Amino acid sequence: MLTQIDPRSPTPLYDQIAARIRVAIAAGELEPGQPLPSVRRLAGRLRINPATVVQAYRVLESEGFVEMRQGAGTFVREVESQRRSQERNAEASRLVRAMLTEAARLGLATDDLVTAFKHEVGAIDR
Amino acid sequence: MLTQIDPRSPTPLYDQIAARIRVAIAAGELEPGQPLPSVRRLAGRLRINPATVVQAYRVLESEGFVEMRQGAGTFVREVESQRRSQERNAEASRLVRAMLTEAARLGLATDDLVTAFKHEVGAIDR
Amino acid sequence: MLTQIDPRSPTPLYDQIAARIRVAIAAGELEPGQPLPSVRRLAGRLRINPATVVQAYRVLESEGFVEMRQGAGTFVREVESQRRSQERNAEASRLVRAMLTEAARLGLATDDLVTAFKHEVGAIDR
Amino acid sequence: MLTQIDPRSPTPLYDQIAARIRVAIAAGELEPGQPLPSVRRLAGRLRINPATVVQAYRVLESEGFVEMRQGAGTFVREVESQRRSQERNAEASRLVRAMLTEAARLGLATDDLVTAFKHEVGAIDR
DNA sequence: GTGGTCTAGACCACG
DNA sequence: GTGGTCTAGACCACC
Repeated sequence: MLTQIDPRSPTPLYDQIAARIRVAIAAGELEPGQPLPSVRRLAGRLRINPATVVQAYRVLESEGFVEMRQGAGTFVREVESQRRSQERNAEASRLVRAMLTEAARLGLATDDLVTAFKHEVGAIDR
Repeated sequence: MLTQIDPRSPTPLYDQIAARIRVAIAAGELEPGQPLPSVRRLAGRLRINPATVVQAYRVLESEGFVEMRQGAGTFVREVESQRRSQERNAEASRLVRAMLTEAARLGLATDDLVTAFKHEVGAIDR
Repeated sequence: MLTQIDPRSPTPLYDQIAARIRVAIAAGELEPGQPLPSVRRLAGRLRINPATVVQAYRVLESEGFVEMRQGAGTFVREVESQRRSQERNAEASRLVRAMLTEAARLGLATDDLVTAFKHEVGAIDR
Repeated sequence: MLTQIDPRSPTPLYDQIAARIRVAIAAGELEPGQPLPSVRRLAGRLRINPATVVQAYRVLESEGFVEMRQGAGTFVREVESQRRSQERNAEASRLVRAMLTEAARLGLATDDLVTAFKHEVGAIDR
């Protein structure tokens, strides 16, 4: 956990870190009150600049996922109750539609996406 | 064809252009030997700077998709059919992965996406 | 090192820069992980436009020799030792072929070159 | 003969053609009075623009190697007696020295050049 | 007409 | 500070 980042990816390092932690919290992998690795420790493990980790943690803090306490560390906050499922579906649909539009612009067939989707979801999730 | 780019997208213009052409070649829409629009012409059509088109074409050339000839123009190169389908899959996967990342950022579960995907694709395609 | 370019040469500036660095990497002069001079710094030193250095670095990146990281710098990538020697040979062959072409243009026989080569190399090296 | 040109080479097409013919004449492959292929014929064979062949022939004409006669064709001219061997050697040495300088600038060892030279001359000439 | 190169200078995101 | 992108405009060589 928290050991895979790709410096060559177009997604910023701090974004990759934040995304990973966000998901971990959402999935209950990290529970409220639990401490995140210290900035220096995580930076050392990932062999990146500590400032980058700080940036990631700050993003998570501004989103309400974690709380940074001076001298103590960074801790997972109590997350608001899940968005209502209707809302979640709407959000998911928005994302899918955006992808379909982009694919159409590129001239990709829907079948190509279906294949890729199955492949990626299979590889990432179950 | 080749007329839709989005200047507000985080994807660089030259990348959008290159991606579109890559797919067109992979799909056989553009056949070997066929000329691409001239740098100035495409730049004019897209209302962007010629240098940006050059950058897109150069990327495609370094990837072996096209060949730029002094004073003659830019032409589609022979690409193995195997690589063509690979390229389509790669492009589709890129899109899906981008969506999954964004979803993770929003804290959406993969299941939400699967549901939305089925729903949207069902509405569009089958 | 990295300070000699000839603006009057028919070889583009970015190509001269890229070639020099390619050889340096192939020769092990520049080791994996080592940072290249920053774009602005090298541009300043060579008294050329930063964009030209960027172009050189981009070529090297697309060839897999270096890695450019946002906000961090440009770094030498791990290159298989086999490829390193290949690269040296390729670069040397390029030079020799250029000379042979020029010689043919002048109507010189290969024997004239062989003689001259032995003479000059003898004087310089062994 | 006269069937090998490389559109991707940095050397212009007309230069490749002219160089090839120059050598052929110098080597006595093409003798004085002998006709060159017609512009259209050669252009067809090489699958290039006739204007490019014309340009090549014109270069050769301005150098005194051939003579273009309206409606008749292009013919090999009587070539001046060979430059004195001393002069030839000087010219060859100049080329070799230029190459060595360039190689030094790139950081290539003389041995690399020796190897490449043997390889290229072997492949091209004997 | 075509692409190839280079400059000058702007603005942005990242570490 | 770093690289990334884009513009505007110049000049050149080639077809």
